[in-house]
Amino acid sequence: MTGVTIRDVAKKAGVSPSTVSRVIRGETNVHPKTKRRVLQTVKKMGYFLDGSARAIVKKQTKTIGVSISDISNPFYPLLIRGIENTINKFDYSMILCNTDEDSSKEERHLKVMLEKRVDGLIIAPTNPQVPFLKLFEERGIPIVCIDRAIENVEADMVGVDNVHGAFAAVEHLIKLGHKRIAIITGIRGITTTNERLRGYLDALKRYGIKKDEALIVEGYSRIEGGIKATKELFKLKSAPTAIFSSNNLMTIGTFIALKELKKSIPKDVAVIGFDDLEWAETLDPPLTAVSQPTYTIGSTAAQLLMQRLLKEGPKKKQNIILKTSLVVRESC
Amino acid sequence: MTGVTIRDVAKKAGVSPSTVSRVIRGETNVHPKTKRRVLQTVKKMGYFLDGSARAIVKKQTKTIGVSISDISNPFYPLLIRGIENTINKFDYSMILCNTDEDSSKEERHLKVMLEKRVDGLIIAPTNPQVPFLKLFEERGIPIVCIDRAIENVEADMVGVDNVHGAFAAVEHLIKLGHKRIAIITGIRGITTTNERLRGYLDALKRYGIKKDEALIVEGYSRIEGGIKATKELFKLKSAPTAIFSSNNLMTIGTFIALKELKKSIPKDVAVIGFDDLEWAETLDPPLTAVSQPTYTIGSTAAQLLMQRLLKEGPKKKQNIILKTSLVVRESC
DNA sequence: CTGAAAGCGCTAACAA
DNA sequence: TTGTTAGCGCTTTCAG
Repeated sequence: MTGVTIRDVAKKAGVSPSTVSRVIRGETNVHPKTKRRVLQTVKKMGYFLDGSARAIVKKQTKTIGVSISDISNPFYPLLIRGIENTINKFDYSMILCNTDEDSSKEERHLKVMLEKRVDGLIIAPTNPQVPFLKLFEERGIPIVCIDRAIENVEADMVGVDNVHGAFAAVEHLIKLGHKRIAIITGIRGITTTNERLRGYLDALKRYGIKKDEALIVEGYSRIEGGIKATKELFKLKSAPTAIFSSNNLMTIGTFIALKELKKSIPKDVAVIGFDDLEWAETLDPPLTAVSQPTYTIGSTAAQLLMQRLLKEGPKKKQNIILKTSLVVRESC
Repeated sequence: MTGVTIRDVAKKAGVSPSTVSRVIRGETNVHPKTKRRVLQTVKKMGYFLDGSARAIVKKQTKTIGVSISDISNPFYPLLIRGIENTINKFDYSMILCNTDEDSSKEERHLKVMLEKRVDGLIIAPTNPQVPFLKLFEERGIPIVCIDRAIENVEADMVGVDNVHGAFAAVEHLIKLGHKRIAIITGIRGITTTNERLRGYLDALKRYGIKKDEALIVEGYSRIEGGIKATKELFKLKSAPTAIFSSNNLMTIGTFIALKELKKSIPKDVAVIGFDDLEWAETLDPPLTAVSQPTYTIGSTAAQLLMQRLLKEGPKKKQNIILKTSLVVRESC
């Protein structure tokens, strides 16, 4: 607790606090000589700006909040890097929170962020209705949604075309000759879950395949869920010949379960995943998947947010939908 | 920008600012009736505490800094969760920064954290000498190192026994009959790299195997590096029969390279990795690896830090070394 | 149990 | 180019 203040520096350097402040903020109208002296004193005394004090008068913290479901879902790390690399250019940092898809946890985190006076928020909302976000809007704190959309609140949004991506995945399976295609869905109620399910359904309909409720199982967006769901599918009298796993973690679960069940991929059953994995080609067999530009989602969201903070953005809220791509490897 | 202050609430509720402050902080010596009235007004006016203002007088931000090399390294996500889950219990949040093993980037981040007045720091230092950390020490901001140690600064440390873990890995290989064992090392200069290399060397010596410099290659702790290093090894006149990959990302690289090279694991070459992967059993073949308790590293570090912040910790700096475990699957 | 007053460390007019 | 002054929104004595 050295606690050197701007006043201490001022006294030592024989100038006024405001002059020290000017030097620190890099204002130009300070005599070079004075400036040098102040800078020396700053260094000598080990002075460090107090961000809280500055924040209180500038009404700006140079901090944004980032709320996601779970950093240990492999979907997020690169997205976070996309955010970080972008905001760093603007001298911003981020407070990171995980919600675990629990909306009460989410609300607690958002409350803290509000109190810490984040300048902006990037959020993957737990559900389309997050009443608390109203408070951000009221205070003019810009919000950018990632991955999922939100209702009733003005917010930019960056995501991918889930319906189309899922459609492409299932279409791929169908063209390979599959008719009994199962889907393992994520947590109910989340936008992405719904959209991917829709894409699945659309593809079936488009190719005249009747939907079978028994082939639609919930995997809760987790490895365990993927394992359980896959095992369930193979308890059916008429098991599927192909599985569309609609997220990352569940795909890993599916692979694990299939190995346990001694089912060979793709001979016994084809598997296609939503979300590519960095190590997808080292899987057994290499995974065919719908790939999302995760880094770009993050960087785009951050850019949008920074534009808002600099009041440079377009007036209208943006809705940016990035493209997915089908990466064909050997699991189908 | 609603900007409702404690004074606004006070006026509306017909009390003094200090009373409002008392209610907000949950002080008990406030008349229940007054308390209720204030609480109502707070809610009605949409008042929200200003954390910066509080921080400035309490000299406490309830925020810690977390500096790691790269969140997209699969080693970190669970570790971060360990930290978060722990600090959340104490109403703390974290500012997360990635250094990419670049010490100048690290210093910039640390400077910002100092300015944002983090109460504590958890860091995986880029190298054993981070002069900037001296400034944290001077200000009495507790530091906990994870994964790697630091010199010249008082700091707690939580890590694993890298020497022993590496020794066990190589020993496993030797007992399987291997004599030409290669190691792919991480970035030079980092503690973990050195320690794992030492474990490798120790094991060779212990079992009377002469070390061959050609079998020690650098993989720079990245997937690309692992690929390159593996390919180099197979350009040798006398290629290794086993590879010890000393980190996560490089192991993935090794798998990729071996597949390209059409080498079969473990028939043509055995592979053992340092760092387990959540999806290790879905690899082709399932990976044998030295597993680290990543979540526990994070939670332990956070607990230690919280103890320091609550001034409850032991006086002496702690050095907690957790155990690794060998998970035998099918790649050896 | 409550209020008045001072002050945390900074910036932003306004004067000089 | 520099200094003086008045806050920013909160907490904390100290009285009452």
